[in-house]
Amino acid sequence: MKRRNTLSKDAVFTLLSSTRKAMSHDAIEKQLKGEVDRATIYRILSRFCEDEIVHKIIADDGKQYFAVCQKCENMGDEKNKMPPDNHFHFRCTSCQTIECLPSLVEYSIPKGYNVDRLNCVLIGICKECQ
Amino acid sequence: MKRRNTLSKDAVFTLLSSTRKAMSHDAIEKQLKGEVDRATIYRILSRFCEDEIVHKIIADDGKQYFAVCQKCENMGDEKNKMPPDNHFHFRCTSCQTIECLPSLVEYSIPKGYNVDRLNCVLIGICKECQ
DNA sequence: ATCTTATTGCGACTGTATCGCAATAATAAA
DNA sequence: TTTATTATTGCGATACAGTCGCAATAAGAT
Repeated sequence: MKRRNTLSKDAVFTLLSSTRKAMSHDAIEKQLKGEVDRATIYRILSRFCEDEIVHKIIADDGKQYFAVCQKCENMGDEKNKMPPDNHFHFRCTSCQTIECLPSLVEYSIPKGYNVDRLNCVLIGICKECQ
Repeated sequence: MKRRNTLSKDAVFTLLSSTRKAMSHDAIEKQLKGEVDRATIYRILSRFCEDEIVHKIIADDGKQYFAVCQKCENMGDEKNKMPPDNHFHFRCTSCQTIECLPSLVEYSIPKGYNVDRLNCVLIGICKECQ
């Protein structure tokens, strides 16, 4: 399954790259002015996730948000049992944005449990909206 | 808006109390054998959340899960700026359950941000499913 | 230039959750 | 105990996020 380069794909990636924030599907669609089909955007985003170019956050509104995370060189680490995308995300209830925070999620877990991945969101008001 | 005691309300609460796990709406409905209407269950759960009797977790599948958390005496603490429900949750991808973990979420956050609440889920395989 | 097949656009569809409204029933008042 | 008030329920309709099937399109290989 080799990937092909398309205008739509470029448009989505450029848009996501232009911000530190994670964007929801409908935000992306709006920004793209309806030039790309709904379903297509979903599929492009899925492929990006498969290829680990972007990562997906599920916010406390139950919606998916997508981000090109700059700091994700520290992605997954099998050896140290570090799941990928292991940092906090912050959702601002005022400006409706989600961003990746620098701080890593640290946790202790009862014996016998195995953590594959995590989805941690802090919710509140961001710096700009205070 | 005074609350009234009803059979449906009792049934939902008893069910939720009978387990340490968080239950999804459809799991609750199934357990209740369709004796309580879908919409009613949602409304009962909303009221429980309002009254802070149960808390709601949004899992990484985007669905709402509800739990009567035993350890939630350490709920919110305005003074110490501790948001409510500040512990990790664990979702087992094998047995499809969510449970509250004892470990509290600790985080550091850039200056200027204010955290009101949080939604932190670890995903993996639980003790029983290894 | 032609072929292969990944990608797109459209519509239909699924599933979670919410809402309006009339009927019901839990509590308060008489 | 009876009546009045209104929280709660059940039903259907609705909203919305996300997915899927399929034929048409177009990127990249031959």
